[in-house]
Amino acid sequence: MVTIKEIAETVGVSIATVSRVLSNSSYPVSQDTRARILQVAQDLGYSPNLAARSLRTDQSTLIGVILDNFTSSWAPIIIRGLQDVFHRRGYFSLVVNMPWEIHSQSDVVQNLLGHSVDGFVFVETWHTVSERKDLLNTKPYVTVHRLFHEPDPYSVIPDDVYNSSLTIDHLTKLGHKRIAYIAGHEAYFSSEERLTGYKQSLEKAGLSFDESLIYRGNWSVPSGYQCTQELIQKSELPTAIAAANDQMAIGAILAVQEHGLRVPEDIAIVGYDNDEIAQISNPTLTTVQMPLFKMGQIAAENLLCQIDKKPCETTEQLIKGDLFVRQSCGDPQGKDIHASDFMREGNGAFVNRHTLKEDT
Amino acid sequence: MVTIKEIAETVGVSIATVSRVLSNSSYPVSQDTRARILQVAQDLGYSPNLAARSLRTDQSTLIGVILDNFTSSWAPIIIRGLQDVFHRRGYFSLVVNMPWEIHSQSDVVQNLLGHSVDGFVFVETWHTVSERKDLLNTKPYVTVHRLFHEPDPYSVIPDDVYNSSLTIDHLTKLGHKRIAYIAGHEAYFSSEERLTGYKQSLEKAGLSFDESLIYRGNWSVPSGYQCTQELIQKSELPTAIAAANDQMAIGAILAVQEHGLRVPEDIAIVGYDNDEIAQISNPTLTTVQMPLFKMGQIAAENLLCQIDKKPCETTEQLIKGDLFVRQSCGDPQGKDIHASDFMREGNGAFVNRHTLKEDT
DNA sequence: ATAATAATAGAAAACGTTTTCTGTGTCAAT
DNA sequence: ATTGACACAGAAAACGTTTTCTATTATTAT
Repeated sequence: MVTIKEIAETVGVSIATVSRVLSNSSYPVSQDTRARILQVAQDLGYSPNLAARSLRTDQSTLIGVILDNFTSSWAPIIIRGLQDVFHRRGYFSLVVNMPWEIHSQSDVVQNLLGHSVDGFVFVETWHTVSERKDLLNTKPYVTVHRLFHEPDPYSVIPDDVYNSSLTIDHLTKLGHKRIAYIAGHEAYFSSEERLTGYKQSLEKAGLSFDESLIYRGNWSVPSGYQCTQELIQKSELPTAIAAANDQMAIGAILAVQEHGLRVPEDIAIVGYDNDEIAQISNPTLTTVQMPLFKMGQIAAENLLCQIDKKPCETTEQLIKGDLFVRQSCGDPQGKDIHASDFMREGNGAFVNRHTLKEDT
Repeated sequence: MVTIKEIAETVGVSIATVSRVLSNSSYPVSQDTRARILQVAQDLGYSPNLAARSLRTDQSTLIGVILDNFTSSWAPIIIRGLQDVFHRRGYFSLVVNMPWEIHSQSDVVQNLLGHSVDGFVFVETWHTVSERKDLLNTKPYVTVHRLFHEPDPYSVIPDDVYNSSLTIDHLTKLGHKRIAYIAGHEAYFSSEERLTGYKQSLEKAGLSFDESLIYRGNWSVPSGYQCTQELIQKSELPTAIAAANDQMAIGAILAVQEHGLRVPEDIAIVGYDNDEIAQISNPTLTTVQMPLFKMGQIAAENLLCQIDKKPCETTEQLIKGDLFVRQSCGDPQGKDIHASDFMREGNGAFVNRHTLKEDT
């Protein structure tokens, strides 16, 4: 590896001047020598030893990213959003999976601090604010899609209330008056928010809230299936079922179809997340998508803002999502559609994880 | 941050001795002082400044991980496997998404080298061997699940031939004699390997290979759907369809069902990958799973082996997968099963990305 | 003309480690 | 008794930067 010393020798100048040019400090260096140094650095293929720089400046251009579950369908997209900003600004991220079970263990974070990371991002984690503060030891941080109930000033979260009501509004506009709701696990912050969105939409539509139409799943397909089984056993059927995520909505579809009922003709169904399965299920699923990539970007901007000690957003940022209308609620125009219509549109309309568009 | 100097002062000893103890060098230090230093380090909450260590030793305990697509369904699992080993050995990884389009740009790698990473992992990338060597500048590397045709000595890849024939063998054992095959995109190494597995299985079962039963998709659901449409239009129907991945298998199911045919009664279908959808589709999909987590682990072991300059595997390592028998080929015992049976088994049997078991 | 300031650049210190070099004192072997 | 080996420990150099301090020259303001 070529060092500034070598450059200094070839140019015939002190290492101080080379450093001043290459680390583009504000210190005045003559146009002539600046140009010569830049040229030689280029020729020799110089790239700075970041360990040395870090040692001297106590800045590493490294960010610690801590995840609850790397293999969730959201986390990778959020990370892409984060890295989109980080890489553009010359930062790399140390991504560490740190699931619920080991949240108490702080040695990982200790180790990250040893690498003198400049800040932290918590993605979908369960940490409490004080736990984070303890761990981080005054290093700036930001959270994305926090799962816990406790609010956090530096947090970027989906506007679950709004997003949820997007789906319910869609149903009420189609004339549904009796809408069952399969909520997520109550330990999750998002569950309660989405339920609130449901309630608000009902109120907006002048419908009364009926506790007996609320079921509790645990996000999984089987739990959606089981809730729907219970629901069907009861006396009066709803005309629509909204689920707090796509997985449970899929479970609901399977249960409904098993009883010889049709989706959407007999019962309409909406989900939440726009997971890949929403495009593959039969019928395809109307759902709402959180702008995960954008959330990552915003979080990264905020963190870098803190690191640069510039004035920046210090309140939770709620990000709105978009409704994806597919087949599971019927066509708003009353047109009859089939699962295969979707396929016929060709690849363009079909987005999977392999062809993910991120800048939406 | 507390330094070895502070420890040295409190203990009343030179920084050299402290260093020798804390970096557990083989240099002799008396039991007494060793214990005292360890104690004080513990009390003060010492954690080494890794930038300084890196500067001195030219080892960073950092690994560069370069991915083609972070948001694929495999990559995160592979990364978990890698990190499982890395973290245990005190290494962190700088994970960088570097898709096909920017493969020529080497500034990212330059930057990683600036961080003096100790080695590289390429996950699902398209780089040629010489491209990698150029980029890396003698740093050790290993590839996991390479997508390109060119072989690479330090590579951990699924045994696609074997895995593919697992699915075809399953079909032939069930008595199928006319099996159509939807291959993947030919640019991918895996496509040809899986096709080879198909051919080998036919031969094993004494069936002749029929070129007209081979279709080419591009891994997507719609492409599987379209291939199957073509296939159905032709004169004689096959009794089974095997697809080179689950997505295309799902497309096949949709197309078959659209024509009023039943899966598996009229046409059996198998996939490849054991994606999450394989459990959710109706019928659920018989498929084969690559041990991605394990592949990551093996790759990490190999890389650390190279870094430690110990003798290690220098040929491609082929990893075998496992068959997951579900509903889409019918039950081998002739029992009749329904989509909902699967749900009734409860959550235990159902594994999604949220409840992923990694040590399989 | 002179003092004050600005532009420019080198010397050297500093960041926190590891490791070489140099020294002690102890012990066993001659 | 002297040598050699060994266990132990401190001093100091080194890693590649950035930055403070100091010095020289050129420019400007009086």
